[in-house]
Amino acid sequence: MQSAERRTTLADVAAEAGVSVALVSIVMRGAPGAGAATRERVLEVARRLGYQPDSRARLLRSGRSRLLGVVFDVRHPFHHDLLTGLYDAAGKAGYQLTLSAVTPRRGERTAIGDLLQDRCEALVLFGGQLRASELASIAARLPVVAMMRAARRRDVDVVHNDDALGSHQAVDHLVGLGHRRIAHVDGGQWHGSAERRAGYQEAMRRHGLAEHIRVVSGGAGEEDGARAAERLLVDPPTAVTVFNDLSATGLLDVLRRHGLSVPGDISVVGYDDTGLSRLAHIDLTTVGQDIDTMAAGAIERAVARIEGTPAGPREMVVPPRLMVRGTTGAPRPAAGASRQP
Amino acid sequence: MQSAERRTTLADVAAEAGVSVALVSIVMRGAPGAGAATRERVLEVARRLGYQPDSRARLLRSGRSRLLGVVFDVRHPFHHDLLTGLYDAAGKAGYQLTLSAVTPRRGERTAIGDLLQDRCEALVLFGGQLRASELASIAARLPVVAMMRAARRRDVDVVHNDDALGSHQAVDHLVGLGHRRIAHVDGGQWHGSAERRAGYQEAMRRHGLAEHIRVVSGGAGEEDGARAAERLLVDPPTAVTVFNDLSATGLLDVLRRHGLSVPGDISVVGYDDTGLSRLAHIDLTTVGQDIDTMAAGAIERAVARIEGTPAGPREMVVPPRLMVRGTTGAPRPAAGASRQP
DNA sequence: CTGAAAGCGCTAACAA
DNA sequence: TTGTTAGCGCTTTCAG
Repeated sequence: MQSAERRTTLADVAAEAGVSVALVSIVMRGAPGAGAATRERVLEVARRLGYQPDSRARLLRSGRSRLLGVVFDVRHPFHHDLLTGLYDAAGKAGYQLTLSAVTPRRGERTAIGDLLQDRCEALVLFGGQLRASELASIAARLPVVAMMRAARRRDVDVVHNDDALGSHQAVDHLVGLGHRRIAHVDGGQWHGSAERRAGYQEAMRRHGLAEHIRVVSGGAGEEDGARAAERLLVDPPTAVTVFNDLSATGLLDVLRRHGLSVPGDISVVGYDDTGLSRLAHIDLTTVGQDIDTMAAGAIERAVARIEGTPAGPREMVVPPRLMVRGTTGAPRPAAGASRQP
Repeated sequence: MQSAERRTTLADVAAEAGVSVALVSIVMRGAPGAGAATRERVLEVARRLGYQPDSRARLLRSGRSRLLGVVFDVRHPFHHDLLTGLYDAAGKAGYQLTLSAVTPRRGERTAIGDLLQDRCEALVLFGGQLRASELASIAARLPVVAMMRAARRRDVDVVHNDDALGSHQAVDHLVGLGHRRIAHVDGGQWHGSAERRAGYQEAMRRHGLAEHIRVVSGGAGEEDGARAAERLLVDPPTAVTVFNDLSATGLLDVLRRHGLSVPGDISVVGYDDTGLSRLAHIDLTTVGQDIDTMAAGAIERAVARIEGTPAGPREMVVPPRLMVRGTTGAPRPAAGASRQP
């Protein structure tokens, strides 16, 4: 199989079928304007010759690419689920996706550069660390939708989870179970951390538990949760809400190693509903982001900008949903204490 | 920002810089044949106008795309690591990657179809369920490299882990620790399961432990490992090698719930060295696949086929490497025996 | 060193 | 219903 074999083109099919290339083009893309018999014959020839349309030539000519560029990070557990939803939504809207990955050795800038060269009509960015000014200069050239990113700018659409609401749900659940001394392990500098922390504090105040507010600094990793647990152990609360699932598993581990039972002695709530939280022996109660809605929202925003239709609000906030599993339960009746609200 | 703003093209840059498009083309791709001064000026203008080359037009004209299509599955934990290595290797070989994802609602055929339209020069397929005949018909049109797939065919290059060797490493490690009664939980119908099982059996025989061979049927999921553990508990061996990490965690969980200590009472070895196995509270000894070597190998095979260079062997088998962590240790001296540690 | 001209494979007007 | 004619933005001879 030498590469000498030129690929079959429209012209080849046209010649073989004895018609013009224009007609074959019409038939190939199912456009109206071709006789049933001819159509049939052309299709047959195309199949026989193994004709494959050349998307580049096609897009080049038709001016538009109907391509949506997506930048995702191979390391992020979330991004893959998001891709699933994005493909669905894009397909429905009549757009195609082209993917560009960020890896430990391939930066966001490179990933975006590739997409720009592919003449995408809009960009969907997951997470990412780009400076606001860079984002702005890209957004000046084509619509950009940022998902799960802090960018609260006027030149970029933002689709993200309602982090504050998620924390509310977690706290409400714990309070409903009877907890009062509820701590929070935050996510440090990570996107969403500030919102989740604030949400926790607000919910605590709303329940009249301001005096029990206790924030321990953490991070996004397992070790961050473990470290936070050590600090919590000095005076354990009856429940903890944690920035994310991974950190929560680190915390769980340390808690158990120190002989605390979960949820007997202490309840734990994670965030994100990752596969990890669903593992039987972790079985973590967690706040799940509505990934499909977020994906659909992102595509809808992108398409709206491309087609210049509505230009609705720049920000789309999607409500999360609490997934109650095995790490939360009623607190043990406090020894000796009898404060009943 | 209306879409009326046409993108800047080579011609725009040429006009602005007062030179011909051909010259700009030369400068833009760093080809020889332009004066230093002109080059400088053209580059400056291009930057000022925000010129971005159009990869489609470029590739269309130059005949070749230098594009490698990659089909991966968003659900597979492995595939993302593989992508990292693939980007590196492809870049070094002067090729670009275009990604096409398989999702729960987007099949492999669709994913491949997109890539074919993009005029990739070769395909790299991760896993996948395509029938051999389909694979063959695709391979008839362009070089195909299959990774981690059973395809042992003459029309497709195959790059995969040496599963048998991995099992050998696991068993050797355990025997070295003093284990004799070593069981194996297999992966059912999954790719690699048969090889890993056979490798286990062979290694056991090699160590003169044929009488202790014990295979329990399992699968790739956590619940498969859990189920296997239940069966193993009837008469626990001192060590188990498991098809993959996920299954191993399910097994670990059940073992511990039944009061067995790991590695005190029983040692466990997983397979794949996924992120899961590295979590502090799982800390699973496991057989790691050499992902970077596999990725580099896949690209090297693909490029060789494209450029018609060597046409070496169709199959590339990469040795794995045992990652010793906390779930393996010396067996407890058998009751009645008198070996004191 | 630079420019003019000829397409790559396809689509979109228009004409027949 | 079908064919003709222009290009899309770029690279690539080939002259100057």
